[in-house]
Amino acid sequence: MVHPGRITHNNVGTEKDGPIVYWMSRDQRSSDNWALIHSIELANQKSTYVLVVFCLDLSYPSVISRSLNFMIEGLKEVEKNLVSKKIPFILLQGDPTHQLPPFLAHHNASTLVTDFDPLRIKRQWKESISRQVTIPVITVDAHNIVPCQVASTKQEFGAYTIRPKINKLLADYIQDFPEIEEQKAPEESITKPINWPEIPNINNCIPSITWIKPGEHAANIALRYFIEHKLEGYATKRNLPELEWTSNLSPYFHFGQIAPHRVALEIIKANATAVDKDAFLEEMIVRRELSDNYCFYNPNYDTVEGLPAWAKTTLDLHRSDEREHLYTLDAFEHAHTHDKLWNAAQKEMVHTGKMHGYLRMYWAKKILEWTVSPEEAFSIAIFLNDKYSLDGRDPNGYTGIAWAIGGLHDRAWFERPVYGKIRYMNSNGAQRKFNVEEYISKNSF
DNA sequence: ATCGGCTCGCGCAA
DNA sequence: TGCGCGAAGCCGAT
Repeated sequence: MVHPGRITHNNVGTEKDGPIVYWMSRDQRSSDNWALIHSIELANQKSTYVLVVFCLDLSYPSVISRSLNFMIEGLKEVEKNLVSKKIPFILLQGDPTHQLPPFLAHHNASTLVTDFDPLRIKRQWKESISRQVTIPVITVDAHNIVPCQVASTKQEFGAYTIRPKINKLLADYIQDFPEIEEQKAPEESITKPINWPEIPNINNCIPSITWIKPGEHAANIALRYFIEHKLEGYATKRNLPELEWTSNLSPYFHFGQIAPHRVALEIIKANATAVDKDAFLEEMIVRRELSDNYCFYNPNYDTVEGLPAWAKTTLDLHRSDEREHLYTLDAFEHAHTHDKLWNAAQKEMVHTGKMHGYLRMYWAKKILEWTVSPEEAFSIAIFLNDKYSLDGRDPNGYTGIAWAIGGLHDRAWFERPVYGKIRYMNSNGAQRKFNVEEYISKNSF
């Protein structure tokens, strides 16, 4: 049974006689999905069936072909897997707030179930739809192991304040997933295969990506590969960007093609030292869930406005400091700065759709250093990350940028020009920590 | 190579 | 009210 703590009732509604509709949004997978599992539970209770719907909005902010292809290829697999379980899967196209209410009415839907997402647009969609319908609307947190609103009821100050709260509840929530059994949807509800839209290649200057395959199956292969080859030694080697000793699971997490919950279960079972497992689980659970906490409880998660007071004050005091270098968005985007390491990080992102964690910090902090204002730095960093990273438009990205540029979840440090008391980083630090030359040559596209 | 200082504020102990 | 310590560092002294 799905833990009741995962479930939030968005409105008081009256059930109708039709199917339970699961509006799949953030968690785009057929297995290990608490929102789908709960939908099936509800359907069984009411002797009806589950209908899964995905709403594809091609006008979604900063949609690009790179991310869209990754998502749609994953959804094609979801379609195949759901249909094999006799669960109908339907694709709607357009703004969900316009598409879903008539769809629910047409099917005489009993209840609308959806997955949890802390981002603004998703919450606006859900609120608008809840206002338009009279049936119950239910949110299931299928993305976090300890549900966001259970882990904490407020914005947390740092990893150290949320960590004990999550750890205390982890044992309650980290249960095994049930297998999904074949369902008994009426024959006519299993419609003909979806005619997936061709994605217009509007950004054909963006290199396509071949090193990572989309979808649930590929995600599980990537997980197996990580456990077998890179978990041992992860605690130290993850910090050496030239080794590429990372899990590469982030795009799958972003599109919900694998559940962090599943990954945690497999890592715990894996044969590796506690130090390595703990290092990975700390990142995947505590820091990832801290990102959801920030975006959920701070409506200004993607601007300077959301930053802690001390950080805004110190950035303000240094507004008119002289900048040694100033670059436009165009110069950043084309990796035309004086700094080879920065350019390499930018090229890594443009050409591969990812950037190593250490360099994400360095990259964002230098944008702060080389732009006229923290506001501009924030918007450039978010724009580039959302455009090029396969895991862009994710709470992790917004929170990471707020950490680097705005001291979020961090402490004040020695005061210096432009940064004020925001933690400073420079390439000397990188030189001390890893093989900078090798990283640069690996990313000299 | 290693250590302490830099600096702010939360959360807990007292 | 005091105190320990924190999402990833830097720098200079030893």
